[in-house]
Amino acid sequence: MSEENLYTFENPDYRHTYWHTCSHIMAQAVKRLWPEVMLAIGPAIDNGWYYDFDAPFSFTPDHLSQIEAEMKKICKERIRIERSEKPRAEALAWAEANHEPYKKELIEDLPQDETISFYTQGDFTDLCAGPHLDHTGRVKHNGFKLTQCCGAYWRGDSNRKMLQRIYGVAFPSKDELDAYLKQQEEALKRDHNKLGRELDYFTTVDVIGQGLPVLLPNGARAIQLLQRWIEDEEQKRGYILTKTPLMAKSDLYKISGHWDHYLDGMFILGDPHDESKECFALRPMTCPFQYQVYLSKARSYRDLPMRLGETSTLFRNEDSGEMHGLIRVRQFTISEGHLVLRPDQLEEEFRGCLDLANYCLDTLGLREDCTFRFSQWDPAKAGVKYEGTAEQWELAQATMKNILDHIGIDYTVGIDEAAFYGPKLDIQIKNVFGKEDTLITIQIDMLLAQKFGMEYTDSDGQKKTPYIIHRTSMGCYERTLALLIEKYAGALPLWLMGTQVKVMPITDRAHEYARGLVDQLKNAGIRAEGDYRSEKLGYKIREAQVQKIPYMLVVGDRDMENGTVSVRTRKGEDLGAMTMDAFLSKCLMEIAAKSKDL
RNA sequence: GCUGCUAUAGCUCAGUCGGUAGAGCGCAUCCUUGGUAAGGAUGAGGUCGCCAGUUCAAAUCUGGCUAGCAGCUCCA
Repeated sequence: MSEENLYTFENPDYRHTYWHTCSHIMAQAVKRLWPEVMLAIGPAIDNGWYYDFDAPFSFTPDHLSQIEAEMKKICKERIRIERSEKPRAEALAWAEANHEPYKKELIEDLPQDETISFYTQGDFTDLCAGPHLDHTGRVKHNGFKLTQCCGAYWRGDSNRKMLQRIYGVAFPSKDELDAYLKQQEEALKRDHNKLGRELDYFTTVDVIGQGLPVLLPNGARAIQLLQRWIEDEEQKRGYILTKTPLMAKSDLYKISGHWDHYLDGMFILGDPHDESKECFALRPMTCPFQYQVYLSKARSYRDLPMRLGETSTLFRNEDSGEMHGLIRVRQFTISEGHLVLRPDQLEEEFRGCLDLANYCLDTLGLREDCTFRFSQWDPAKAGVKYEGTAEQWELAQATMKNILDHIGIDYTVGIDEAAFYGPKLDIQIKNVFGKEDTLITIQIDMLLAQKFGMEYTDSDGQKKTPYIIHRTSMGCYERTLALLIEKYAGALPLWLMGTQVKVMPITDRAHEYARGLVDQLKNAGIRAEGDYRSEKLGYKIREAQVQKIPYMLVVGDRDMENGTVSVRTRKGEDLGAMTMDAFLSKCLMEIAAKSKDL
């Protein structure tokens, strides 16, 4: 960072400080307008800031406008911002005197020897570690916007009070703010939940229920193609195909531990508390089902690694507020797999899983949008959220860390993000709202094999317990489709499109010729349709364009005479007239290559 | 599950003070046969998400439910 960039948004620290000061200005504005509102916390975040308030009324867009207006005043007042420190007792007295119970709790939770700092700007003082800008005039009065308000639990704990959070964003100039807002607006146009419905990928129906999307022809086709592709790829990579039941008696889940950990999240058929009757549950995961394939015979060290793959539909009774388009649903299908291994095979097989995941991401064009998260347990929740001993966890995590370091990938560590049976490497991706989800996961499990009595006879004749890798290759089909729709703004790569080619006769005279072309395309395995309506060419083109149809074949008198098709792409390129053979081979080549160009 | 917002034609939306509904697009029919992003005319289509309540009268007000959206919490 050069000297002259120190106090610009180029510098992440400065940006952060700027936004943090914005949060104080916002809090000051709120306190001026409604002194009875109590303050919780107000940090800077990746793209702006928020502040949590406890107000006796609900904030509306009108309130936000009022707050913005007051903030502008505060900026123009150019109030000095000053840091001070108070001893613990005095700090608590301050919180008490100012009726700020949330601040009081924060102070109480600070270590006894911690310095307690405050920042004051005119009539407003806040408990805060800082740092801040030197005066409120540093914040451009027309460079910020309060973007939304919503509920948020105090301290992120769903058992505690829900406060009101106001989000804001700010830039050093109005132009930069406008550019940012414009960019946000553009991103939202890619929202798969809107676009996916408009472009007939999926829909939802009241009477079917929440989190149960109906895949329409375009969505169903894309998922079918992804599935065929992955199943074939896994076969090449030595996976054994399995097909296991979608439900089981409670007994199975009791062995695995899922019954104890996730009963509320399962769809139960029967009374789970009546021991005298059989009780079934739809499967929320594949693990214990696929293990039965391994258990169907005695296994030798020679059988390992055993790579089990299955296109697996799962059912999870998510809380009602959790569903989101195709990204978070109650029934979904994943490219599931379990690898049963000897310990000495762990690293190589883990690498193989990662290689397959990367291959999927590269092919789909999503790799550049993904980040890696090494999801670890939280020792404080041992025995509650996590099974196994500290030693087992340390070993599993050290092993995974070793492998990751050998591979040399960049990752962040997520504490308390592990599965109950082991650590994960999660491949994360953000949707258009900036919300991050797991697309692909690779997990090391040193616990479940033992629970299910899985073993193999080693070369020394001893019975041993294998390790297991749980993994997905391209993840959940619905979720991947959602991210593809967002990535490509609905214009999926040619090979995944429900309709790849639209043939458009210009006049009735060309209908027969067009039908012949459609047949020819279909016979070659291309998904083609003809548009025989008596509409003008421009109209047909517009409609195909809106539907993101990759290729439009325009045929009229000229083409009939010359035996050609006039090719237009959805990018708006006019490729001119060519023979059907030329178009066919071009198209087939692009499909076979899974080209992302169109 | 929590907070807030929302639900009117296939889609996007309008509907004032409570007096039983409108537009554009789409769809159908007809005219038009037009060479790369919307040709014209006519017509059909709605128990105003569902169930209660208030009222002489409810799309409109109240409550409950269902579904959708954003965020929080959760995510094997």
